[in-house]
Amino acid sequence: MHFRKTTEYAIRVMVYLAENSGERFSVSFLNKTLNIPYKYLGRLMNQLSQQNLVQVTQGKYGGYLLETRRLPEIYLYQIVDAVEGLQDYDRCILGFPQCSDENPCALHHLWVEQRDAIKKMLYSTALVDLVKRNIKKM
Amino acid sequence: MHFRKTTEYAIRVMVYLAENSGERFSVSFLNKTLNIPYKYLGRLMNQLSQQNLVQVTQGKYGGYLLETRRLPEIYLYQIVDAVEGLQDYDRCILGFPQCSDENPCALHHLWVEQRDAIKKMLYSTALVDLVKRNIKKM
DNA sequence: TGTATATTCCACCAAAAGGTAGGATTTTAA
DNA sequence: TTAAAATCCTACCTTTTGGTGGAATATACA
Repeated sequence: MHFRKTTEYAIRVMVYLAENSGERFSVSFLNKTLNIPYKYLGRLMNQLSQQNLVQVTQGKYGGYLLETRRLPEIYLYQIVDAVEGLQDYDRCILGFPQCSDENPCALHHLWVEQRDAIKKMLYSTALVDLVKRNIKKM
Repeated sequence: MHFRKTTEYAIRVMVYLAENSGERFSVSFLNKTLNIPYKYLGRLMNQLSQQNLVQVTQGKYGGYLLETRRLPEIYLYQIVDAVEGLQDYDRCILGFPQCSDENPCALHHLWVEQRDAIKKMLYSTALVDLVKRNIKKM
């Protein structure tokens, strides 16, 4: 049971940008700070900006930026969706296509409970919630 | 967020054997019944028998068998452990090695809650629980 | 207008996971 | 003792995911 490495990277970057919202960062800075392979990260950031999750500017002194006003709009599920998709959250744990509440597999009820809890977390947590919590702590 | 396909196969087979405990099945029968690639399944069954999760007999009329008396002893976590390991259930969602209750990442509390719920399910559900539930339904 | 520092694009490479092939070995029973 | 039916073993192939290399393009500003 795990997220893809790429998803992990994406969340890592987004949380960092959220914690430092309004500031612009180059890929090479993020690569050093967050320990994500340079070239791979470049591609990932491009993906995120195309999904409109971050704002990019090209050229010298360019880089990626997350505007503070967007923090309440961006939910975790959007980040997951942008990189690995959300299919898994509606799938039978045993892979039976006909599995459903009416026609459940042996694990259905147990599994749906877990799956839906995660789903709920992803759909109800925005970046602003993560950052707030952090500030409270300081 | 997903289990590996192989883990899915493993649980599928084990649940089937649990529902038909005491009966012996050849790989080619299981392959047809459960829709898992023949050769791949053969290797997987071998793995499961070496982990002592099923009992095997070789030669003609041989095959794999799950003894009924073992149903209360075999927990889901053992199946997961046999194929993909249990590392993921102690890992930081952002991949920070220093992340812990004392030194939490921005997502730590939210994530640990989910992770531990799944863990608890895997560690508290034995095959007998799944089969019982099924019988009740009939 | 040229140079430095960015992103972007395209093609390729590497590792891991999933899957296949073929033959050796084991066992049963006629 | 031999044929059939099963697992076991080893090596290889394919697909997906993660990662690199290099050149093209964009931008700021001296």
